[in-house]
Amino acid sequence: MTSTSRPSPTPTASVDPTEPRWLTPAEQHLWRTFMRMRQQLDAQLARQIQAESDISIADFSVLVVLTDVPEGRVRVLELARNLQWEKSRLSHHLARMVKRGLIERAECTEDGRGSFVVITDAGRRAIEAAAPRHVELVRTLFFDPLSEEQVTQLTQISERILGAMEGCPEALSES
Amino acid sequence: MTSTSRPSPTPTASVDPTEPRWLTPAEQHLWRTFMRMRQQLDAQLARQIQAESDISIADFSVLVVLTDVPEGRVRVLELARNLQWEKSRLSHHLARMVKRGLIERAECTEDGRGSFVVITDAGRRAIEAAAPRHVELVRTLFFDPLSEEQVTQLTQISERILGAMEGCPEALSES
DNA sequence: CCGATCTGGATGACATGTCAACCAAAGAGG
DNA sequence: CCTCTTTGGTTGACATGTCATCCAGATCGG
Repeated sequence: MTSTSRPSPTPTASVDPTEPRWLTPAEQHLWRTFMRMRQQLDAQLARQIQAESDISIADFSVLVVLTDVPEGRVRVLELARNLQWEKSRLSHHLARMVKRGLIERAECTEDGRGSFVVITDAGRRAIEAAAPRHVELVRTLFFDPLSEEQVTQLTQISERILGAMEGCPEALSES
Repeated sequence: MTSTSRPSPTPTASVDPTEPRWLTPAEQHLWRTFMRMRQQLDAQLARQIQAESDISIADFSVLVVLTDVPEGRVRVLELARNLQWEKSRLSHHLARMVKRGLIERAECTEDGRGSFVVITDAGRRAIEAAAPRHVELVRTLFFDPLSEEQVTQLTQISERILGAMEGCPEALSES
C-alpha cells in the first residue's frame, strides 16, 4: 500500500539526479509496516468507538477539545487549528453534530463573522461514556506493547518527522 | 485530537479496577504527537499525489499492487487482503478506477464468482508518472529526518504494535 | 443428486471528506 | 468615509468510505 518500490529494472548504484532515490528493501519494509500499523490502529479505534457508543471518532476528537476548554466553548477556527482539520471539513462536521445535539452554536459578539461552538449536556454525557473504553484500547493497542524505552524513542521520532513537515514546501493545510 | 486525558479531578494513585488507566502526561504527549504526525504525513502525501498527477493516493496503492504482480493481474480478494481494505470499499473503488480507465476486469475461469483486476496501459503510465515524486516525498518527510538508528527503532516499534493487534479481541477488518 | 451453507463480490443508502466558490464582517490605506 | 483586501465561516458538488444486504457460484453432508 502507498508503496514506493522501484517499478523497473535496477540501476543499483545510480547517481543520476533525475532518478528518484528509491527505497531500499529495509526502508520499504519499514514503510509498509508503518503504514499498515497506523491504518490498523486507526481502524480499530474507529470501529470500537463507533460500535460501543453513539459517537464517531471524529465527534470524539471535537468533544475532547471542547471539554478541555473553559466553559466548553471555542471559536470555530481555533478548533480547526487544534484539530488540524480543514475549515470546510470542520464546518460540515459541526453541522452534523449540531443536528445530533452534541454541540450548539453561540454568537460571537466580539467578531460579527465568527461563531462559537459549545458542548451540550448530551455531548458531555456522550464523551464521558466513550472515553474510558477508548483510553483502554489506546493503551492495549499502542502503549502496552511498547517498552518504556520505545515510548521515549517513538516520542523523539514523531517529533522529528513532525518538525520536518512544519517547514515543508508542500502547503500544510491552510491554518 | 482523539485524546485521552483524564476528564475529571485526579485520584492520582488509584488502583480502582473500574477506573480506566488514564494516560500520563508523557504518554499523552506521545499520543498527540504521534497522531498529529501521521495525520500530517498522510495529508501531505495525499495532497501531493493528487495535485501532481491524475490519480489519488488510493488509486496509487491499488496500482502498486498490480505492478508488483505477474501480468498485472490479481483476484479482487487477494487485492483486498494485500491492501487491508474492506471488500466493499475495494469494490466501489475498483468500479471508479474502471470508469477512469486505470484498470479493467477480467473473467475468472477457475472460479465463476470471482473476477480479476488487470492494470491497463493508462494505469501503468499513471503510476509510473506519479511514483518518482511520491517516493521523493516519502523520503523527504519520513526517512530523511530520521537517523539510521531511529529507522531501526521505528521498525521494531511498528512491528510490535502491529503484532499486538493481530491477536486482538476487536475484530480486524474481515479478511 | 440436493438442499444447506460458505465465499467472492456487487450494490444502495448513507456518513464523511475535499475542493472551489461564495459571502459578510473586519481591517487597512488613502 | 470609501474602496480594497483579508479573514472567518458556510455552501454545494462531488469523491470517498462504511454498513447491511443481496446474489450467484462453490462446497459440503448426506
